[in-house]
Order: sequence, then structure tokens, then C-alpha cells
Amino acid sequence: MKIDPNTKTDLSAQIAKAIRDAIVEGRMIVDERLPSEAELAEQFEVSRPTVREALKRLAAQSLIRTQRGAFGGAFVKRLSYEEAYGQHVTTSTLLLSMNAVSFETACEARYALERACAPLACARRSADHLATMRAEIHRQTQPGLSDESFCASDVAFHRALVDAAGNPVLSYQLAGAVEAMQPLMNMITFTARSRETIERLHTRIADALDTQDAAAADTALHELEAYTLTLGHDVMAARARKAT
Amino acid sequence: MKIDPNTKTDLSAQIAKAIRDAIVEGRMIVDERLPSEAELAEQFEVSRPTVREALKRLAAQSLIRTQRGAFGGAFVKRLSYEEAYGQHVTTSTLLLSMNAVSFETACEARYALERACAPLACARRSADHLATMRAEIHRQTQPGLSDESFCASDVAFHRALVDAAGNPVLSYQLAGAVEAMQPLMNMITFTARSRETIERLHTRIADALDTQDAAAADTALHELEAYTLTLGHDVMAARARKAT
DNA sequence: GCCTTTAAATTGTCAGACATTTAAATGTAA
DNA sequence: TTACATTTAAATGTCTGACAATTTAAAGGC
Repeated sequence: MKIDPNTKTDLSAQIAKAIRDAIVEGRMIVDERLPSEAELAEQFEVSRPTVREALKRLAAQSLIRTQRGAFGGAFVKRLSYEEAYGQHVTTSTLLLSMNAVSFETACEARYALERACAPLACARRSADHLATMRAEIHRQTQPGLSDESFCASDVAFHRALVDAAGNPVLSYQLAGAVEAMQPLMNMITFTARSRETIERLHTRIADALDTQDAAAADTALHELEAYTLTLGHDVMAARARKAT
Repeated sequence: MKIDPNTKTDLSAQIAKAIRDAIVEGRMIVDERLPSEAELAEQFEVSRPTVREALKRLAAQSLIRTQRGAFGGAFVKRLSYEEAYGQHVTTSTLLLSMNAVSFETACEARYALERACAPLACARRSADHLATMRAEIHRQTQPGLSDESFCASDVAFHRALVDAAGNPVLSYQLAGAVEAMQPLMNMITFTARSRETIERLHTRIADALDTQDAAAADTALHELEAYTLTLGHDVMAARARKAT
């Protein structure tokens, strides 16, 4: 491990990259201990604060964990689904909010991904998943539910649908799309009437999973996408009217 | 902004979280300038190195960028698709390699997601996308191509398929799944015979997009998934034999 | 043999200093 | 007045040295 002396980029960024590459390329394995900060400083010929900044960068990406005390230090960390999931949601949310992604684009992506899960979910759904979906549907019919709570329940319902596919990689990938959409969905004011329509479609989806009818699930998801789009357009139109 | 004095977690992690929350919740907008390191140190009542470690954590997540010189400082950064994509690929790759995800699970997720794009890709594919796909197919027929190069071309082909759907959110989400699979795919030794089969299936997919036949694309992707699975199983079986 | 104490190693934090970079402000000349 | 060169101030980047907090292993006492 050697670092370049005088480029444009930060030394801490270079050091972080060197270590990150070692981990990603498998030259360092999970739970392997990195040299101490003092040793790294010596190896890279920089000071300890610089090494520390590099290590914090890696810690922010959940690539290492640190432990204090004798025989402590920095260790290569096993990336868990939970952490990867959290990072993915954060990144996706920011990406949508900072880049003016249209409601249509986000909606289309979300439902395309959910339809990808539907056949697998029909084949593998457990009683547990079905119960979760029914419970969320029931919650959505409660009067006096705030728009935010309704959206949260909606996310929970769709997460159950995704998880029912029984593929953790799929769950991880899709969680970002579904959860990152929530702020966009929260813009919508759900009238009693639209809630009823959504609840009916949710019920059809749950029924399709129950009877393992992939085609019916696909159709219901298409209709739900179309209905969500019209709701979104109504909100936009209402805002445009108010603006004039 | 105030920070807790004596919890278990690092001060720099707490500070990073406070600022990250401010960004994610929209209390700070893109290109807004953060207070200087000295000012942040004063506000949070910590030293400047601690603040710097916090800022490096945020920089590692592409949430801020820093600029030296007068009127420089840390600014909220607009998260680009490219950066989000890079982070997503890194995270996904590590998640797969560190958690012993089975070849079957990864394969299933990948093709389920690609099938989700297929109908959109059929509707919207441009001449450019088709040309890219044909070019990669041609490359895959070159004799003497290494397994690694063949895999890289395969990834390029599938990326073109995903991009053809014309939905950046979808491209971003799927890139992680497709690209993170590459190390797993690189394990496979592609015989001349298997390359020929894959090329035939790729051609069918390209043809389906060309004629905008979504059903044909779906079928071809299903067959390609099944064939990839058998190739993977052959490799596993060969290894098992060698191990005895 | 078990418990307590001690010592050592390592990260977490701080203070202060200097180097480097950048843009605005200022000054100067055409 | 405008264009260009110089100065200056603000900010990050880096270093040195130190001390605090934490944790484990080893030493020592019973």
C-alpha cells in the first residue's frame, strides 16, 4: 500500500479508496483487522488525523467497524441487508428529491418492479405475508386516518408484496424504489372515495396472491398504477389552478 | 443544532447524522453552504477535527462537496445518477459477496428485474439502443474472447436492454442488480457451445425489441435465465467433483 | 485455582499551528 | 473607464503533540 504524494484530491480520499478497493476486490476479508491508525499513518506516510478521516469515510459506507481498547482497531465489516437497505433508501430518496424526477417516471418504475415480483410472490407467499397484507388493507379503511398514515400503510402493504417473493436480493433492490416514492406519494390528498378505490385494488392483489393467480395480480397492479397516476395528475392540476 | 454530550456513539457520527437529517428532510437545499468548520465546531461544541470527521462521512455518501479558498466551504451536493449508481453497485456487490447469496437467488432477482423492463423497452427502444445490443452480440461471437471480456460484454448488452426502457429510475435501480452479478458470472467458464446458445438468445431478445414483441422478449429472457442457471449448476457440480 | 489489579494498546478527542487554495478587493497602468 | 496584476482574507487540508476513555491480556495476590 503506497499513496501518491501530490495530486489534486484529498489524501484521506485516496487512502479511503485504496482500502475500499482492497475490500471490494476481496484482498481483505470480513472481520479481518486493519493495521492500527498509527501503522496506517506510517505506511501511507501521512498523519494520524488524515488516516482517521479516511477511516470515517469507510465507516460511513458501512465497510468497516471500529472497536476501542487493546486489540481493538478497525475491522472489515460484513454488510448486512438492513444496512445496505438503509443506505439504498437514503440514496434513492435524495436522488428523487434532488433531480426533479417526474411523478410519472417514478410511478412507472415502481410498478414495473412490483410486477416483476408478482409471479414469484404468487408462487411462494406465506400465510404470514398474506396476513400482513390483509391487516394493512384493514388499517387503510379506518376513518380518520391521516394521509401520512395512509401512505405508510400503503408502503407496508407493498413491502409485504415484495417480501412475499421470498428473494432477499429482490427485496433489497425494490425497497429503495418503493420507500423512496413515499415523499412523492405523501403529496397526494387521499379522499374517502380514492381510498375506497385503492382498498378495492389492494384486496384484488391480496386475493390474487391468495389464489396464486399471477395474471390477476399483474392486471390489478396495472390498474393500480393507472389509478395512482390519475390521482397524481389531479393534484398537479389542482395546484396549477391555484397558482393562477 | 445541538448535540448530546455523553452517549456511546462517536461525536462525529452524531454530528454527521444531524446534518444528514437536515439534508434528507429538506431543511437544507442543494448548493446551500454549510457553516465553516470553525463555526460548526462552535455550534456543536466540539473541536474542528471532530467536525472534519463528520464532514468526511457525509462526503463519502456524496451528500456534500467541499471547496477550498475564500468563500469556499462545504455545500450540499446534488446527487447525480452517476454517483448514486456507483454507490449502488458497490453496495450491491459487497452485499452479494459477503452474504453468501446463492447463484439461484441472484439469478432469479436479476432476470425478474430485467423482465420488468422488457415491455417498456419494446415500446421505447431507440435505434441507438438496438445498435448497441447488436454490437455487443457481435463482440460475443469473436473467437479468443476471454471469459471476463465475454461477461463484460454481457453486462453491456443487458445494460442497453435496461436503458432502452427509457426510465432513469429503473436504470439506476437495475444497474446494481445486473452489475453486481458480474463477479458471480465470472466464475462461469463459457465454452464455445454455451456462448453460441447465449448469443442465439441475445439475438432473439434484440429481435423482439426490434419488432416490439414484448411477449417474445419475455419468453427469451425466461429461457436465458433457465440456461444461465444450468450453466451455474454445471460449474458447481464440477467443483464438487474436484473437491472429492 | 480464582479473583483483583495493573499495564499496555488502541481509538476518541482536543488545542494550536502552518500550508495551500481561492476569490474578492485593491491598486495600477493603458 | 477598463483591463490586468497584486494583495489580502477566509476557508479547507495537513501536521504535531497531547490527553482521555476503553478494553483486553497479563501479572499478582489470596
